[in-house]
Amino acid sequence: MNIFSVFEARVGQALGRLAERGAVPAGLDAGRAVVEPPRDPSHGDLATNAALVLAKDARMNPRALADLIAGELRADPDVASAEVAGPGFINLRLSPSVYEDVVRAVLAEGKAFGRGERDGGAAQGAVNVEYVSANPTGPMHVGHGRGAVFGDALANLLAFAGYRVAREYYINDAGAQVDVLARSAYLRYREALGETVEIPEGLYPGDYLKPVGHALAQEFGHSLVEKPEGEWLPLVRDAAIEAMMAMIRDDLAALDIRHDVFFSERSLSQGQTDLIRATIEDLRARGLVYEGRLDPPKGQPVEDWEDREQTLFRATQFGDDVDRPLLKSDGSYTYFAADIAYHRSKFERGFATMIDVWGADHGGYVKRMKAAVVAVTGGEGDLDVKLCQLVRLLRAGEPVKMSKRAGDFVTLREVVDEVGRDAVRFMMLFRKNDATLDFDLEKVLEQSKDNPVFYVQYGHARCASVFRQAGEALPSADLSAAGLTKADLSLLRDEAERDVIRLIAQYPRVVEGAAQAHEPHRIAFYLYDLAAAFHSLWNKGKDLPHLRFVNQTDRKSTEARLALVHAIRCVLVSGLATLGVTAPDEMR
RNA sequence: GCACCCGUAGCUCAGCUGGAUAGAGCGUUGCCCUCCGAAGGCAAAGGUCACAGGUUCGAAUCCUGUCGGGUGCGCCA
Repeated sequence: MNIFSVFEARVGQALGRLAERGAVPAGLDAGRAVVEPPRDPSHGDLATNAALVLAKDARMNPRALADLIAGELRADPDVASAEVAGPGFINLRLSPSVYEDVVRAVLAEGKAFGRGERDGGAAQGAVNVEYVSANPTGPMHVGHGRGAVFGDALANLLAFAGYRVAREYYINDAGAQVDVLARSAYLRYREALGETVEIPEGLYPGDYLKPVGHALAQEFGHSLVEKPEGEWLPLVRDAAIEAMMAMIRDDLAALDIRHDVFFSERSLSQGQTDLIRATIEDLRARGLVYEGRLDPPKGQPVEDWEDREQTLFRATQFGDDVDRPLLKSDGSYTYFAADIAYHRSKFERGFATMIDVWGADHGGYVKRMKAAVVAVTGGEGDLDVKLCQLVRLLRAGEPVKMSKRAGDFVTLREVVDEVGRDAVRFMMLFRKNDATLDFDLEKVLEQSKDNPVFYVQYGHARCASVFRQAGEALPSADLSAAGLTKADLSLLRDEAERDVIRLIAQYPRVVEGAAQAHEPHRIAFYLYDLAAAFHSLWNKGKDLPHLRFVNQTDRKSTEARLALVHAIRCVLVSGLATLGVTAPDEMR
């Protein structure tokens, strides 16, 4: 139940009736009007800008139109009052039964309250969310973690909002970097055989390759030592990539992140059909690929710039700044060429809507990728790229010092092990993706109001605590959702109680908006607000005994309040589940 | 030089895709509680939404320019 959608529909009906009577022109597009909570709660429960938005089309004064619509709405039994304010807003006050209906709807729907329903789904097409896609050359670091949590929560959110979602990881297992990985692993292999090795500049020095070296020694003995690089490299590379991906999967599992598809870059140009070549030829046939020259970049001079003719994609035709090369000077494909084929594959697998989650350092890549998606899907596909900004690790306000030694950085795993999954996930989402994030290892463990993770989880624990006490105080009562449905909810009359119900009623709309905007952080902020309202209500009961949730002398209002607490709990559980954060019953 | 992101209270940040008197936490100040229903509660002060133009009934939000911060800039991924 979404009261905003409900009343948007009623505004539309009101306009329809007015049009029938000839009071307003027929055919006004009521879909443009929005029903939302008023900025100032004293204005009422709901506000609509219908008259402001439609005045021009109706060729009417906004206030006059608002008066007409308000008149219609007053006839609605759910509307206690409808008043025109300001330039032409209509403020609605709802009759108390609507609040009761909201609470009852949550009791009936439980965790499903707020779930989106999209017209059967089939025609909708599915959404592909590609996230993490960290190179398989080492463990994940904290920056990767932000993209990973963001993508995972976004996928959860879209699924909850009613989209069909696929979670995908693009493995960059082609190109020079995995050869570098292979050479690094090969040295560790020789080290495992007893040699003393020095990892030269340019290779990966991290200790995490030592186990790979040992495994290779186990498997191959000394047999690779005598062979030329051309023979051992593919073997070592495949083993190393597999080991790195196992490690990355493990890091992700520690955050409860799982993907549906791991898509290998190498697979694009392997096997019978070379999808990259096919994509390039397809584009060439449509005049979007040509042989030409590029100007050197204007900024820092490129030392070894070689002016040569190369194979270029006409990205400028789709809004990019320059055309982009598809082949390197050695004739192999560029990363971009592979990425075009990859996104084409997504489209052909049925995903018209694609979301890529990248690190902010890839910002310069967005335009060309969007251009490519338009080109390769004939304008049918839509790509949204979400860039996650940097994470600054702090400890008690001081930046965590990163060692200068190459290969030694703070891994995601270290952070998760230190502060736990919930803190990492919540804090990564308690900020817009395009704002840099300060992550304080001490603050996220604080058990106080200043720590949003604690504050929200504590909200849930407090709900559970109320029910524990109620169970003791009223052993014979039926405190299940079904039992509480029978409570007399008209007893929830206090403004503080209404405030909470109003917030609960907003949840479905928040989910809808957050999903549409691809902004999971809105859920985190919403939960913070809801927890704050609940804590505030709890505190009121401290001073005013008649507002206490459990009151042995007043069983009826106790039941009504427990119904409310149950509803709060359902929404907290639902929102936290979307973020991938647990909802504990107690904070110990 | 160019592109993209950011600029909102002393600090850290929200602001629901253009709505009404711009919000929250921290910090500051002043009261209250020192209780047990679980880690305090209430209130106040604090703003030229970087700046200058423009679009319209209406702009923190959209457009242009300027300033300041960040990221990146053939054949790396």
